[in-house]
Amino acid sequence: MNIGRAAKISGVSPKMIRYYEQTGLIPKAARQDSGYRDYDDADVHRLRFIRRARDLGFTVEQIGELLGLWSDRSRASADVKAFALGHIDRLKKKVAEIEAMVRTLETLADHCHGDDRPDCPIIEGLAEEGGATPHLEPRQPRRFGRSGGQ
Amino acid sequence: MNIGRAAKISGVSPKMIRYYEQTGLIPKAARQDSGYRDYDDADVHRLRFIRRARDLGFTVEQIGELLGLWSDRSRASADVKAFALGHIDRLKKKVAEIEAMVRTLETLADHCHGDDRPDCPIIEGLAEEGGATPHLEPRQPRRFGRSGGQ
DNA sequence: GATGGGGCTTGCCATCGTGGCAAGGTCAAT
DNA sequence: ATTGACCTTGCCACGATGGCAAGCCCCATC
Repeated sequence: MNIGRAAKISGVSPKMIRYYEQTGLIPKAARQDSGYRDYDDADVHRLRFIRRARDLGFTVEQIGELLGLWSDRSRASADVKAFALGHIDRLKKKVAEIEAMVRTLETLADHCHGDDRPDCPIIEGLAEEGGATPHLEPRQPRRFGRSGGQ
Repeated sequence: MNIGRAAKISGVSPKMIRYYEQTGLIPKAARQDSGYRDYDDADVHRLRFIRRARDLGFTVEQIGELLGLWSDRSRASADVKAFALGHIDRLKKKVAEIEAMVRTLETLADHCHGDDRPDCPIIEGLAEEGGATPHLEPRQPRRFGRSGGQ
């Protein structure tokens, strides 16, 4: 089967299929007489695996490890679970980071009257001389630990 | 003041300062006789503004707009607020996406016994023939709006 | 059989924000 | 004067993806 067909039914674009091949994530595809790449159901199956892993936020490198775990009939389910749990942790950390941004922005926005006058605590919050960002109270007196950017 | 000093007190690396100059986010720096870039307090102030905006997840392009809003003495605070609110929306959307991934992964992980045997619902969830990913029940029968992952 | 259109091939460029390295000039202290 | 830290420019890299171009292949329709 052609790459376009494999792409359509796996949900991975032809461009990405070639990229995955090039970077060694998947083995070099078989070739038809024409030189076209040739895929069978097993290839498509693997591509769909990759697609779903991408949708869950795994990097291509991590997917390489997942593919290893997938094909390793002797590995323990605990190994897979540990890998998944680690990824969940990373995702949650990212969520926490973004939520901290949201809280800061909401605090700033709450203090901005949003009318046609120019003075604006949002811009001032970004421009001010002080430390991290806001020394304004959050909308609810809920305290949050702005620990450290990077 | 040299770029290194400006970098240290603004929190923006020399590399990034040059990049911002190159892409037009900030004007071309003045030069000392030596050819070294020369920064004054106003430049550093602007850099710190940029740094804080980056920390809040704005893209460089958006920061360009923010700088415009900052220096535009006649714009309405409502304009700034609308901009901030739009950004908050984008951030929240991203949070929702990641949280959907986390939920899926947690569901999968909950069904994995995590012992030394090889069979593992996590890998199977990625590998299976079916649709999006899990047709397993989430840990608690808490319903969540799986709106759009793509 | 020829022609056209769509799919395939490779290769290169761009994104976005950041880091690294290299070859050379500058500055300040010893 | 030498040394070491800093600065300059320019290029390459990442990660994952998209786009474009030149050229070949395949199939259907005339």
